[in-house]
Amino acid sequence: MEVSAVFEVLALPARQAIVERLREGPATVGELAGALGLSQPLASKHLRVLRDCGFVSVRADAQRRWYELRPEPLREVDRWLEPYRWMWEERLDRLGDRLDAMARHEDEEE
Amino acid sequence: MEVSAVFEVLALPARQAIVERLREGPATVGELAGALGLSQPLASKHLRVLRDCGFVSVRADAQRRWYELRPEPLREVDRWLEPYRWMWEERLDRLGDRLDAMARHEDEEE
DNA sequence: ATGGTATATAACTGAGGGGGTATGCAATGG
DNA sequence: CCATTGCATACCCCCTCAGTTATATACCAT
Repeated sequence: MEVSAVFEVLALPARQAIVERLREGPATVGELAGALGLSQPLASKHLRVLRDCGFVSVRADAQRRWYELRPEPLREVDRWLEPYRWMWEERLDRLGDRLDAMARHEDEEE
Repeated sequence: MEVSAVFEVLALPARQAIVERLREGPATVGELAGALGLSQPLASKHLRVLRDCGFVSVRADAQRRWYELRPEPLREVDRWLEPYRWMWEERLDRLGDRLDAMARHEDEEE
């Protein structure tokens, strides 16, 4: 799974909200739609995208569909982030490398 | 800065590639366009978006514009990810909380 | 059977944005 | 000065995709 696809999924606030809501535990389509102010078809469509990207798994219970968050896509983001962490994490080694970077950061943004 | 805006920026492979390229150090528009196979106007447009989101800062040097990667937006992603890390990080505490989650994960995806 | 509930999907529409081409503009080097 | 380089922006087209409405399907209750 391409990490840019993961970013694309999270780029929409609605889908991001679904992911955040599912952190509390599994939920049905109706619950998600109600909690987030989405129409039922729209919630289903977003969940379809999330499902295709591995963000959620589904479990059938009568007519209900219980959606549950899965770790893998977010873990991919975490891995993708790894080579950038030196930029903000304080570490005693590599300190020298950061000094000139800090010097360049003296002029702030617009 | 909204984190979904950060995700939206990274959703495009071209912009993600620019970010990855800038990890090696500052670069000019022409260098980025050449290295990534983008037209110059397109590179400028993407860099404009990256700039508006705080991903990069610019430094003028004659006609050249040196773009440099800034940590803040990626750091925001890192922070956003924090409450999800328990899902894949192995920790001796909280182990009990994860057992039922593992049990639910026994049925695999499609 | 029948009506109601829960969800998925199809068809449609509108807007946003990526990408191209053309142009403007500043700074440089003869 | 004048041509060139480096970059930004304006304008345009087109395609994708979010969101709506309507419908199909499956399951439950009585």
